[in-house]
Amino acid sequence: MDKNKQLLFERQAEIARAIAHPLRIAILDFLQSGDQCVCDIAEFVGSERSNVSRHLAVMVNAGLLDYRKEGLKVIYSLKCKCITDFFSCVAKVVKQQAKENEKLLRAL
Amino acid sequence: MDKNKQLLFERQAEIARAIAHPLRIAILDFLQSGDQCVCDIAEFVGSERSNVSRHLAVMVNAGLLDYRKEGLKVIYSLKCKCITDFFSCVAKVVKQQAKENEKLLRAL
DNA sequence: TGACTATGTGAGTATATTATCACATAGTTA
DNA sequence: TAACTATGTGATAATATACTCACATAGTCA
Repeated sequence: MDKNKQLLFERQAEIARAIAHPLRIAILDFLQSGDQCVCDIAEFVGSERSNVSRHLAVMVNAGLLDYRKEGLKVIYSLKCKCITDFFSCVAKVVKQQAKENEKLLRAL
Repeated sequence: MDKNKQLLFERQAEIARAIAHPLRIAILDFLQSGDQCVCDIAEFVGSERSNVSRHLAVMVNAGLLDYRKEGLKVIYSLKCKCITDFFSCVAKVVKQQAKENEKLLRAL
């Protein structure tokens, strides 16, 4: 396999990994409605601030989020609106499976 | 946070996790060009068959792949073409970062 | 039937990820 | 300056993931 492609795959995996956590997905979902500080994010997702802070760092490192300081607060924002593409893809998979499960249930 | 939403986020994370590995991304990329047996996939990605077999199982469980038996071989296929949506999202993030790095390099 | 091929799986080890607690830092405000 | 607030980070333990090897299974074909 192509060396360059391999590098690209690793980078893509890094981004996917940064998305692949329920809490982080909740955060991404929340941020689609507007920029937010750690405090509000933590309250929204119902987890410790220190934990949320770490999850935010993961997404910043992966290039998914931006942040800016405003006084005491640190405001996080989506760096790329294309995150919705990802969710639409995942939504399709989820829907497809829901249909299959429905069929299964009916067959019982 | 809504209990139903939380369930959805967990399901979404499961799907993202199933994508989030360089080898699995290589496999998804390969399968976009057509269905393939484990043997050929393993050769393409350059990894042990047993390992590839496990990675395939992960993606089948997440609902990303389908498989069918043909004689001795097991043929895997993409279950949802929408996987391209995901890659287009990731591509945008990667491009954006590449641009930023370029700027940084120029600034040196 | 017996040798062969493609695939899957158990066990073990190595590594990565996550959550939590305590504490450090930096900006704010009285 | 001192108390306060929002955030980030080190250390730890619990858990999940990945890879390898050996072996099991199932279909094929002479």
